[in-house]
Amino acid sequence: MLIHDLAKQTGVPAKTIRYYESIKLLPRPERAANNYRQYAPAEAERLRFIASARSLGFSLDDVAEILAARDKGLAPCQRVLDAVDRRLTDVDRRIADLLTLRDSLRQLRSEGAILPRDDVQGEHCVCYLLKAYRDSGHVAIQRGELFDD
Amino acid sequence: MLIHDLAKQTGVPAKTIRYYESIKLLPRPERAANNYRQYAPAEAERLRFIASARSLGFSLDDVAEILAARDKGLAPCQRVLDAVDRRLTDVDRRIADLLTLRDSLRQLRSEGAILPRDDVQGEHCVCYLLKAYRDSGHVAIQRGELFDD
DNA sequence: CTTGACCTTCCAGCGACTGGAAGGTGTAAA
DNA sequence: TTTACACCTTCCAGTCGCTGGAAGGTCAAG
Repeated sequence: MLIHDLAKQTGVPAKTIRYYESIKLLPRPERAANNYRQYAPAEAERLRFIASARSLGFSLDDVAEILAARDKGLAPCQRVLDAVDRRLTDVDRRIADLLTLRDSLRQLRSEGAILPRDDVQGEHCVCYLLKAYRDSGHVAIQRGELFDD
Repeated sequence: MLIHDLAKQTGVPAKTIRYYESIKLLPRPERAANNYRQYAPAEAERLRFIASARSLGFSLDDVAEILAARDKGLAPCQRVLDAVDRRLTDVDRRIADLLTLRDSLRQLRSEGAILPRDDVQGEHCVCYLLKAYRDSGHVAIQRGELFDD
């Protein structure tokens, strides 16, 4: 099985498969005489595991840790469950943040919609609302807490 | 006003202020005899505008475009309103994605909680549930749509 | 013989910072 | 006076998870 076939089977781009190999998430596969990578069907399983963990939002570091444990013959189940719990806490917080953010944006839009469009320097401009938004007592958002994930 | 004072006033780290200057979001300030940056109070306003836009999730490119318009004397209000609308659409989708994700994670946890912790190779392991999660008919998540913002 | 679709490696770039090195400056206390 | 400390400066590298592209090799079909 060539890399493109594995890509088709798993939905993971060939480029990404090579990348996973480069960071040692995937073992180096056999090579054919022409230096092409040759995959056994078993490789697809590991890759699918990675892909599903990624689609649940786990970092490659999380995945690496879990796979490393499994490669050593240890059962990573408790680790996985812990990671799931951490991830859930994280997702809950992100949802709450985004809901707050949505409220702010909606308010900004409704207030801005009734204001003139060409008042560059005046106070009746959505730009100044944007400025006001910050000055008002909204919940401060920690750097990075909103924009990762 | 030195860079650290401006940082304290606005809540934006000094390092980030220098970075904004380097990408021309902020103009190069006056320098004192010792080459230290000297800021006028008016600079704080621009920086606060940037910070509030960032906290609403706008990209620095968005901010740059809006500020460039304002610097040219054009009223950026319509631009801002359009950006707010785009952002709202985006946030709505992210919220929906995260809610779906939360459901998946919760189901995974509840199914995993009743399974043995040390069954490395067996089928009754949360790892295999993770594998199964992907195989089951869950909604495919586009690359990048979940993890930016 | 050429086209086109694969494959290989390696390097650069994305966004928005952040950390750290290496060095200069300013003030206050021991 | 020295020394400590807290600032300031510039520049380079790293973060995360890919992704694009260059430059070149391989293989089958027309």
